[in-house]
Amino acid sequence: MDAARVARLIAELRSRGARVTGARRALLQAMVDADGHVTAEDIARRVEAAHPDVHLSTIYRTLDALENLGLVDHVHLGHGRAVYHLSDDPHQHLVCEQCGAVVEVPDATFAQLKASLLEDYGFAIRPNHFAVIGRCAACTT
Amino acid sequence: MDAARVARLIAELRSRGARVTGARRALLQAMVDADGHVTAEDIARRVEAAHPDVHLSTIYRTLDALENLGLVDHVHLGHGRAVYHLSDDPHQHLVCEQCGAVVEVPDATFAQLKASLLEDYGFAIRPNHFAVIGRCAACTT
DNA sequence: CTGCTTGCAAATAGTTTGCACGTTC
DNA sequence: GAACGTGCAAACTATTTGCAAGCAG
Repeated sequence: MDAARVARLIAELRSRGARVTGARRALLQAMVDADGHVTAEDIARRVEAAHPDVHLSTIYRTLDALENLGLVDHVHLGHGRAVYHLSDDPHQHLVCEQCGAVVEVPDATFAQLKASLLEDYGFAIRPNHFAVIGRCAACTT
Repeated sequence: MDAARVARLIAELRSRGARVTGARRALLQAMVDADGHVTAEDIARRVEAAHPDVHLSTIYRTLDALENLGLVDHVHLGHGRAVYHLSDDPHQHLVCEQCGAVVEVPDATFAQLKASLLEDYGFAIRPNHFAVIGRCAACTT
């Protein structure tokens, strides 16, 4: 489903001069299907279904390429793991340090923080590029 | 300098039933001297000066122990690197994705965000346990 | 055909762990 | 002297890279 979104991403790739390969199609399809934050390994697992011979390193390299083109963003959730998502769906991540749950919240929630950091420190935070650590509702005893 | 702060930390250690060793004294002294965020390796380098035979794994284990006692916090700055700081000086970290500079800002800046996340999502963010990624003033072209 | 992409294997970076020995309380 | 801490080496996890072969444009 949502073949149109995949097609749009592919078209974007091509128009930027990047090559459209089976692996890249499969990866973008996988990300659209996942519709949210996924680790490189999650993606690899999904891609493998349709394209069994795509190597993990290709996933990383492709994600890197897509990120340079601005199609993908990645976020470090702490303890080494990073998650990736398509950049046309901006949101922030709240990570529960207890149960590991990840909650997505709209970018707007951070608008005020963004404004005050810019004003007070000249620091321009990059939306959806960092995770906020804490305790989710279920784990707040 | 600030031997008092070190002494207080040592006393805290002892009163919690943890053992006070040369390595731990040296590590706490190093963190007080550093006065801010430091990586495990930064600490190791400082500790080595006074105590050449302290192993890196001891640094990690000690930091872990101190963290469980609530004396130390650590923050992931992305790309695998974590920084540690004494928890009696709460602050947040802004990391410039361009030049790698780390800016420390007072916790209070995040008070409003904290309140709204708690209200809207029941999510209790943990102060000074995550880094905010963006561009610092110097790198904002 | 030209060079971006990929598969594979091996290398890295940061951190963790098993085990035997040493030290603190 | 019992439990906790430490040194060392080896394991681990996530990610990156060199190289030769493959495929897109």
